[in-house]
Formats: sequence, C-alpha cells, structure tokens
Amino acid sequence: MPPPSGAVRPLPDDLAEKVGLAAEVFAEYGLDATRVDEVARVTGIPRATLYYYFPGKVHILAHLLSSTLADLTAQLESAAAGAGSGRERLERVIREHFGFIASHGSTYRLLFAELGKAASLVDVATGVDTAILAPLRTALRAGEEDGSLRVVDVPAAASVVYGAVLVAGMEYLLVAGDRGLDRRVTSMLQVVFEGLAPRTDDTEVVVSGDDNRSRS
Amino acid sequence: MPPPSGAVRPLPDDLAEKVGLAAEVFAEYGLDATRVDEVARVTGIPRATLYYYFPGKVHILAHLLSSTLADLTAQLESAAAGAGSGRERLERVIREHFGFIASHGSTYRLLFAELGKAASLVDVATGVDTAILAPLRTALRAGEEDGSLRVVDVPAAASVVYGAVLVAGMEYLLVAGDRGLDRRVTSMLQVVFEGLAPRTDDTEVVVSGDDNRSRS
DNA sequence: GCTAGTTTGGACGAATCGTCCAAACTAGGT
DNA sequence: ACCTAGTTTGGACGATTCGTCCAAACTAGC
Repeated sequence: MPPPSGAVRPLPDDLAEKVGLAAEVFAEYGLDATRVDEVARVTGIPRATLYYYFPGKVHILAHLLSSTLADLTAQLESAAAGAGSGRERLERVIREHFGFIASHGSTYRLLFAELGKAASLVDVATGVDTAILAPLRTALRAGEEDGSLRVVDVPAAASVVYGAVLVAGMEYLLVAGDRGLDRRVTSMLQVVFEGLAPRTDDTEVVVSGDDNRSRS
Repeated sequence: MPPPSGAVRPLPDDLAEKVGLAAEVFAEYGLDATRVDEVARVTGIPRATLYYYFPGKVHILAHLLSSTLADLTAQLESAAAGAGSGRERLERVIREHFGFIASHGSTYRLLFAELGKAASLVDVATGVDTAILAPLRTALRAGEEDGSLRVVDVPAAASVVYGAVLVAGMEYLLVAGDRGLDRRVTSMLQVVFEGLAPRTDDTEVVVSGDDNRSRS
C-alpha cells in the first residue's frame, strides 16, 4: 500500500517544504485551472521532478491535504488531552480548531473547494473523524464524566459542534474581515452550550474567551 | 447580465428535464471525469445541442446547482412561513431540509464535491444564505418573539443550526444506510435545543419527531 | 411556401496532461 | 580515485478532450 500522501517515493524534506507553496495557487485558481507548469514555477520544482515524485497533479493536492490533516490531528488531540474540566477542554479544542482555520486558510479553502478530487484519493471521512470528531468526542466524554457538560449522545453532539465550527469557519474565510473571528466564536459557543430552548432557571451560561477586548 | 443558470438562451422545458439526468453522473464520477459525450449519452441531448444552450461543461453544472438551490429556497421558505410556534417552525425547516437532502442526494453531493467549480459561477454564499439561513433566521426570530425559543444572536444561531444539519446530512449521505436519518435528526435536535451545558433544573427537552417508530 | 430559429453530426484546432528518454549530477561503498 | 545506483532536469512526444465551426435538415409561425 502506498503512503497515504499519494507519493510513490518518500518525499525529501526540502521538496516537501517547497510543495507547500502550491497550496495558495491551488486555492486561488482551483486544481484544474492551475497548470502543472505553474505549480513548477511557483514551487521552484521542475516539472519532471514533480512527476518523479508524484504520479499526477491530483496527488500533489492529496499530499497537501493529508499532511495538513495530520497537523490538525496532532493539534486537536493535544488540545483534547490537556488539563482542565471536560468543558474547558472542549472549548480549547474548538478554539484551536478556529486558530488552525485562520492560520491555514488557503489549505482549508482548498480542502472544501476540491473536496471531490480529494475524496477519491484521501479518505476524507476517516481523516475528519480522527482529526476533528475524535478529539471532540474525547472532550465531550470527559465533560459528561466530570459533570461539566451534559451530553446525551456523544457522537451526535460532536457532529453538531463540528458543524458549528465548520460553518463559522467557512463564513469567516469567505466573508469576514480579520476581526470577526473572536466574536463569532463566542456567539457560536453561547448557542452550543446554552441551546435554543428557553431555560426555566436563570442560569447564565458564561463563555470564557473574548476577555476584556474592545467592547462596542 | 446572463441568467443565473449560466445558460445563454432560455432552456426549453423538455431539455431542462433531461439535463437533470446529468446530476447523477456528475455526482458519481466528478465533473472532470465525466466527458461531455457521456453527458450527451445519459441525457439523450446531442453534444452540439448542449453547446447550443450552454457555453461549456461547467455551466451545465451551474444550471443544475442553481435550479436545485431555487427549489430548496421555495421549500424552506414555505416551511418557515407556515403556522405554529417559532420552535415548531424551526423544527419544520430543519426536517424539510433533511428531507430535501435525502431526496436530492446526488445533487447535494455534487454541490459539495464540486464546490470550487460551482463557486466561480454561482454565488454559493448568497445562495446558501437565502435558501437556508434566511428561513432559519425567520423561524428563530419568531421563536424569540413568541417565547418558544431563546435566541441571543440570531445569525449565529442560524449558522450553528445550519452546520448541524449540514454535517448530519453529509454523514448520512456518505456513510449511513437508509434508516439512520430519523434517529440522527432527533439526536441532533436534542443537542441544538438543549445545549451542552448542564441544566440546574430538571427540564426535559422533548423533541417531537421519531413518533412511535421501532424502538430497540 | 418563406424565413427565422433550432437541431444535429462530424470534422477540426488548441490546450494540457502524463510519458519517455538521455544527459548531467550526487553520494555511498570499496 | 572510481563505480554504481539513484536523483534531477530539459525537452520532445502522443493522447485525450474540450469547445468551435459549419452545413444540412428540420420546425413553426406568418
């Protein structure tokens, strides 16, 4: 079985770094509109060398996506595994995820723009499950056990949280300016924690972040 | 400005119907892997005729997507406008949306698989906003006013709900069998209404659907 | 039965992918 | 110092498929 990156040969480190430069072009113009010659030009890797390591153009895309997914996995797993109550850990996973979206914008856009191509080479379903949903489930279970969360159906809750992050992230990437993110996350967390049904008690659900920042 | 479908000429009804058959092929193999000749074969519309009405292959895709989005808009708007409390209307919008996903599976998969191509021709952001988010906001606002919901930030809540539906829908389309849907929706609604924070009171949040169906 | 628009088959040019090869370069082993 | 295996690269090539073009047939309203 070939390595999940789709590379036939192990990719030397220096090349791996250069290939990363292709993400922006792919994200900007799309996979098909980006000529292989253009990838060669942007990355500084000659065409023939690209084909020496990758069977085809899509495999370059696959490499970018799966390596980014691996990074995300590491980041969210550690966020879920850290100290604190389940609820704190959940919030940390969510915020780390947003941070990742913000810092890997082009690759993230790329993932969604070229989902079709990606899915035929990378197992996106599994990748998303281990990178994102699994850490969420970990935190949710922890919260259920220590009483800081009330979770009836862990996988369903993980999906809802993921959906909320996903949509907010996409809105941020497609529409917003730079500053909207924190406020967006906070509003989103408020809904996720408190729910939409009216509460009979007066419990105010306090969401940590957005500290003492500019308050209009 | 050309009509949003991307068609240069108004598309006759009989052809519009035939073109719909292309959705499945596109969804199955992807836009690029589907030859124009194949589209011609499947739809029964000769190649030359296709190019008489559409400037190119992507425009066929654009037509399929924007007409499907229009259908969805009509369906969700009427669901949001109907009778009942805000909460009931919200739930109806959500369930209608799921029904739509289930019955338009191939087009819906297509939308996400070819999001990149689609986005350059159809304004997906606006389309999703008017088709999905606007009806959700309508129901949410109604619920806030009649007290059946408690919504602090309407747009944020709409995004969360949309995300939840989106992810559950994708999971359904990619993974599940036929029967999982109802249970999935119910679990999802439970999270969205009740939230993840523990309640101090004993309010049980009751979710209507899934009536007296098979209960293991 | 004339004219404008539609429908279709088939031939064509252009673009670009991925292949192939031969020459240069690198590095480890002896 | 040399040899061998693997790497790197430029350039030429074949194959595929898109979208264009055209001319002939068909349709419909006047």
